[in-house]
Amino acid sequence: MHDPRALLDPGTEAVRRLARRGYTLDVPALEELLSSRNAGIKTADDLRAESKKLAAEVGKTAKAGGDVSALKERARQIKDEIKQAEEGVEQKAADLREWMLSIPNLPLDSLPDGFSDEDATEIRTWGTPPEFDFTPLDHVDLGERTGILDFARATKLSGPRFRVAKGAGAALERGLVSFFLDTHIREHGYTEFAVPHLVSPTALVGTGQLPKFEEDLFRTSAGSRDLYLIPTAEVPLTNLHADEIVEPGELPLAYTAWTPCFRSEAGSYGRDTRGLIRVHEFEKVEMVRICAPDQSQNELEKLVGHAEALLQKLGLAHRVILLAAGDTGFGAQMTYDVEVWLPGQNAFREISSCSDCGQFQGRRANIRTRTEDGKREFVATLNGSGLPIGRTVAALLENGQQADGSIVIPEALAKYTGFSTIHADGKTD
RNA sequence: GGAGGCGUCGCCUAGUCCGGUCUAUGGCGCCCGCCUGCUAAGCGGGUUUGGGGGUUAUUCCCCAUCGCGAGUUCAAAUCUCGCCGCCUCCGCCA
Repeated sequence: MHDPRALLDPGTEAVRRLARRGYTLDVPALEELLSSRNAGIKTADDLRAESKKLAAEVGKTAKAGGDVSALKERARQIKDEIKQAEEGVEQKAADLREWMLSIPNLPLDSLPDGFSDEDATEIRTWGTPPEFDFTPLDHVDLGERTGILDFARATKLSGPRFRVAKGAGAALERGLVSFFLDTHIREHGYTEFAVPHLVSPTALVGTGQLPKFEEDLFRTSAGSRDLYLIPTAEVPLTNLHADEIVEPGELPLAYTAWTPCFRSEAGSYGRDTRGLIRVHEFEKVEMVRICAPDQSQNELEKLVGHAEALLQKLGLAHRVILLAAGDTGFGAQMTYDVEVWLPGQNAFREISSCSDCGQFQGRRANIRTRTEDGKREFVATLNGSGLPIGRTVAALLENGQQADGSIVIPEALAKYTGFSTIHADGKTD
């Protein structure tokens, strides 16, 4: 969310910057709304001041035995006027808030122009895609042939876009979770959390999924409660400090959590319908960093480095791209995507998205810290996948496949799975 | 789900029965100053948060805020109703 005054400050260049992501800011309308709201506040405040004076006068006069009926009559009139003024202010304040909540974050000027992933800038690549002297299969064929993935039965249970993993497939998922968490905790300095997977609408407003993107979420209701399944652990992790002031000495905070993620995938009919790439429910280890606003760019570099480190330990070729201004997510001011090489698709595919949200979420969730001179300011927040389990399984299967139908598991992970080869029949050793 | 208790400006706390003198008491902590070889103690002052207005050098004025919301009243921390959270006990449950 933005501070309306900051948006109207010419120095912010909000109109130009929002235009880069296709958002047109109506400055005159915003000026009008803000100033009429403020005028309403002044009117109501002044009336209340008068009302308080009258009440005190009534008390005094009554004590002295005077006649208070005229004073009371005037006080009742003011009360009506206050009510009227307040109703106007409330309406305008609600309109203003709704508007502010719907405006995306300002992209940084360092981002490339454009609106699609084709406009992204490639930052660096790591590793070499494996060469095969046979036609590599994709992870769906590999998983079904070895019997470690079962999409047909997942559909029987829950419909399309779910997965069942069996035997080595399930063990692979569990091993990856431990491997990712251990690396972040022991080598990257993160604190592990276990968090609720159902959260309140308020939490989702805090991180920006609501009110605009409700159709992407799974909503639950039980009794009078209204809870949503989390689309990412970013939501509970970031909101841990909602309505708090985090002392500067505690920053930066580095949090990680392993959770399921639930996404309705509305509007993606026909895209990645096969396999693990786009499903309604997947496991993910998420990283969240919270820092002073002037540190967010440094922190973003660390964050993306932590995601890359996992792929490097697994020996998976990947590249880092800087998303174009118009392709960057609603809450982010800058996003690096890490893309892993998928031989089955003969392409790099997104496996991690690392975003610097600046103070955008901090303001929405009311997470603050203090400046050197003790003033309160909103923190900056960052989040990145580190990493999603399903997409990593897909990458491991496709990159590790051998001519004999077996799959070789990287050494770093074998310590966690207890096997280093999945044979064509699904057995391991 | 049922019964009871509690919720006050960082922490603790007075005030709530009986509405106006609450501009919310006191202590602790913290900040500034005085005193002082130094430190402590002592003394004096300050210390909720959010918003609006005027000035823009500072500063000043106003409004809201006693868990949240509604109501009664000229006037609510105080009375009424609803809700939320926490604690204790009971029921149910993995």
